Amino acid sequence: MMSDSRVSSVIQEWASSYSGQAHTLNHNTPSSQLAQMDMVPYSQSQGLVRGGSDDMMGLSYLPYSTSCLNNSSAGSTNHHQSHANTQQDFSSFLLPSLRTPVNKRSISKDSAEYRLRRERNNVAVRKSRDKARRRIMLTQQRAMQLQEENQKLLMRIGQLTQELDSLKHILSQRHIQGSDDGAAGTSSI
Amino acid sequence: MMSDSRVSSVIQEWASSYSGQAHTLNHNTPSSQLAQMDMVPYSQSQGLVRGGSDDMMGLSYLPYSTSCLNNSSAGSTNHHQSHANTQQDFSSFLLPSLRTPVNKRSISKDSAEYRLRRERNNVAVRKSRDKARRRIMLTQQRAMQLQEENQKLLMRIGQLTQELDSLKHILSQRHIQGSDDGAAGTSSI
DNA sequence: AAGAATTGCGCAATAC
DNA sequence: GGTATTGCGCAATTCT
Repeated sequence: MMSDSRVSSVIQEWASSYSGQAHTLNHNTPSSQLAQMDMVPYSQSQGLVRGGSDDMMGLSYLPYSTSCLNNSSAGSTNHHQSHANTQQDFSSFLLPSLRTPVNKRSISKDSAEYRLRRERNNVAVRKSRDKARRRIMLTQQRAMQLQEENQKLLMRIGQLTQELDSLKHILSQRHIQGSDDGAAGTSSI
Repeated sequence: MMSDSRVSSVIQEWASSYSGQAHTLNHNTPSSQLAQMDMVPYSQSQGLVRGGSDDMMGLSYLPYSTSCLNNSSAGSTNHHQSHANTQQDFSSFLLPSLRTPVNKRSISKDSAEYRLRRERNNVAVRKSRDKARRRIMLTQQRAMQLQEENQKLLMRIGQLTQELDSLKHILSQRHIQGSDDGAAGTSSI
């Protein structure tokens, strides 16, 4: 039904998408069974380093105001400073450490250097997300092809088993013919 | 090495993550081989409806100002209206149709109804992304388990083939013993 | 130390 | 009307 060359080609492309830059395996990989060629890029490193407060179950999309200090404190919320948000800015007195917005040389919005960095990061973000999209699609295709291959292998196993049974049966017959010299070997008694 | 119950359980979970809401198959699915249980949720519907100008190759992360009317026209760029971006706002005279920002009852930022809608959408976004994360991880696990299963099946095929060869050899020996009555049956000429 | 990559989040457009 | 999906920009963090 399908040429094997295309299958192996896509699988190779999938593999290369994971070991491509050789910097995906030493990320975190805290999972025990995802250590060989998968990288778990999503919610694992985040869950341990960053937010990670209520992301362990299906509770991460709660209104987010119920979890803990959410808006504009530790997270990267309200970066539209002139948006007249209904929530105030607690970043000036919550968590005295890890503070950056007020100091840090007053990052000087609308400076050329800031815009340059922003634009560079935007390009990097697009690139990274494109890569992630490609990787996801390759993984999906790989899973489908592996399933097809599994089906074929199972059918092959069925064939071989049947053939083996036939030969075993024939051999047992011959064994009866060959060893029993005309006597009543198996049926009587 | 691994109990089969866990494998099938994760595979079932994976399958349910795709057919969960039964609204994933009629998205677009323009690919021919991804029609059975995959959904291709990423870059396909977007590529046809939205930007989709240079996303067909590895060119989608170019500075994005080189493609075509990009900033603040058709895409959803600069929504920080008071950010002093270096790019101007062409949305008032480009593409006269599909226009919304200037009219549409002047959406009235900082209104309670706007904030309500925004917060609801934020919840939906978090939920959707969480779902996507789960689906991606399940697909990865599924691929790995399918590969393990493939290895086992291949080994089983090797066993069966070897066994079959043995039996065939034995049978050929017996055939020579049984049918050839001392004559030169097969080897000469 | 500095740039690139990754990632959570919010916004807006759009799909459903 | 509402939720769901998704590209994009921002900021924080991590990686190189």
